[in-house]
Amino acid sequence: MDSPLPHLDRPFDYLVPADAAAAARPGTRVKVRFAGQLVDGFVLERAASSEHEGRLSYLEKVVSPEVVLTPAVARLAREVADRYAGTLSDVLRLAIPPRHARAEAAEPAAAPEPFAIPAGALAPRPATSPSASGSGESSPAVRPADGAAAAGAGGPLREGEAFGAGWARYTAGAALLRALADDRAPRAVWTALPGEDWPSRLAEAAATSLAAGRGALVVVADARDLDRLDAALLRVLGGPGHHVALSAAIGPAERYRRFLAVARGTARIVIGTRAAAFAPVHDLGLVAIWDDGDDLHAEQRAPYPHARQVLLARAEQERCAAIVGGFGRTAEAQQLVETGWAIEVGAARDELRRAMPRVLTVGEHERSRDPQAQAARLPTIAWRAAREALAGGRPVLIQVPRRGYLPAVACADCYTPARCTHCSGPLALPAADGIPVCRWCGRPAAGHACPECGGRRLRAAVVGARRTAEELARAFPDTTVRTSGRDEILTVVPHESTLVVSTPGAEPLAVGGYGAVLLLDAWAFLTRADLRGTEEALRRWFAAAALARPGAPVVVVADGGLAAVQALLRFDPAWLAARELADRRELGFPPAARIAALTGPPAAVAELLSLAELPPGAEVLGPVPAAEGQERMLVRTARSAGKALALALRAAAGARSVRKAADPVRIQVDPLDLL
DNA sequence: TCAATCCGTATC
DNA sequence: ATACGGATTGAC
Repeated sequence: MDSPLPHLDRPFDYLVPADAAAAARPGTRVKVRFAGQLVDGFVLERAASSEHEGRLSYLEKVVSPEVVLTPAVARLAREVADRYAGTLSDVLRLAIPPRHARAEAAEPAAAPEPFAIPAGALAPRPATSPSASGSGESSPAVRPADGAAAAGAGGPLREGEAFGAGWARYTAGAALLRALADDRAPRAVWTALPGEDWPSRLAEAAATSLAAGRGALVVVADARDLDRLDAALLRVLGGPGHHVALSAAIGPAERYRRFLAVARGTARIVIGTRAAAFAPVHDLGLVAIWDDGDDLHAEQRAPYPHARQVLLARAEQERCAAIVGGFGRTAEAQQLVETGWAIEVGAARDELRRAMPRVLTVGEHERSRDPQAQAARLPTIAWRAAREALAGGRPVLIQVPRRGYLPAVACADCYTPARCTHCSGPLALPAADGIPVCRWCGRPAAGHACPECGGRRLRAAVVGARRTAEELARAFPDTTVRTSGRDEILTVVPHESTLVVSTPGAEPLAVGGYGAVLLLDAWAFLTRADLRGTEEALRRWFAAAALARPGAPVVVVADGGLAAVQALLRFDPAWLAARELADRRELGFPPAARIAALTGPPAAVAELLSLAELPPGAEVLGPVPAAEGQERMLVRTARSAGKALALALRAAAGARSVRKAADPVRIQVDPLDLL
């Protein structure tokens, strides 16, 4: 039943009138009378009898005979609600788009021709066939290093390359496809090679699942990635009909139309942004997520589930394959590897050497003596790398942080993050020339002096893409300078002598790869206030560096001793992820521990906590001031107690709602913006 | 002793 | 939300 009230978050029994007996199938939308009101709901189950003591009402009406909530999705939504201390109805609002009657009435699309993989495309089945992971919850079905990896050709892939050849460049890559083809539910954390045409790889994985008679579901972070994946699927599948793309951007009618094609089983492959993780794909064989470190994968509406977690829960429940892929690697993905839940699919070392760009670091203070380089605020090495690439007729990518992107303030001289002397919280500059203020305790820090160098000046804002472009235009007078950012995102730039200034995530592809990539103002990423700063910096650098042609210089303007810079130099995201996960274990942060953030008026948060029967060992931290009149408390438990923590918090929220407590408390489990 | 009111609880 | 029952309170 569709009620957001936590204490009503359970099924209710109704009688089915004879004339609705056929239409009221499990998964259909219905209207029922509840406490006198007409409310919406879904049929979860049909039964011959009821446990309910009192008198049952009849359901009022079957809104539509379409089955929009499959048993698999109902079970998934229940688990997601339980994990995130939310209600089933909140999750179903994310999972099922609003009905659009006209879309239901329209003629359904014809089922496409069956899809088959080109003969001989897959590596032969290994002699010792690994057993299916049907029952073994933690035994990955793919064995690494089956020898096929070395067979792949080096360098970026060309269009029209043989199906599956791209995967052969990875350890266990060919075995992964083979296991998909054999319906053995493999689970992989995939670290893509620089320059990888990842949409084609994921399209091949999905197509392999389809050829094995199973559906597939791939989630990406934004519309641009979705477009690329859509194009790759069209190419690999040889036409439309097998797949649909689901995203909020397509409008309610079209969104529901495509959703119906999935719910009816016409489209067996779904690609989409985060809400698509709940799509009712028939007989799901594969779930995949690309770039799981992107913030956009975290849902913004209660109960704030993360697409990665939704898909992993699905992989367990529906016993299907899973791929967590990216150029970087999150601590969460690393945990999947370290616990043995998934295997690593990464580049063989010599494949990586062939594909990787040449990474150079240069310290921030190392200023150029060349007046033109100085005008562009570029160290000599960076300036020279750009000039040489341009002279060779190749585009150069310059990544700069987004304007206004700077949660933390740093020393203008040595870039040490400025911290509050009282509570060590990060300082902020409310006005351009104002007095810095602590973001945690609110104390002003009038006489701030850097603990490292004694400097008194603070650096607050990064130079935006536009001004960087202007400065570069002066330093390279005869070169075209183009920008790609929030307002105007370029998709692809031609193979010609051009400077491309881009903010993270907006980097255009370059035909043939960039001749050089410069990562400027790297300090701004690394001083980010939350615990994912390092991981995030590397994720963005990898995304940009991956667009360089093999062997091309990638210059990062940052101290070479930093862990993130080290990882970039070695092009080894797994190394950084392992370090990061170890740190989080030490500090008791997710994903090593589980943390719930409770935000609301102080009295409401205190009431919720007093009502909650927290699992043993739970640690309560805070309060920390949040928005106007609000504060935030954190509750930390061991990962194993995470479920108990979420259930306790939901029960407490239920106890509050039943008392009609006015002030709501926001409950977020493992939020991205901790600290 | 009865009615008005408050509070907690269930809502199929 | 809203309706209901049981307990509580206040006036005759």
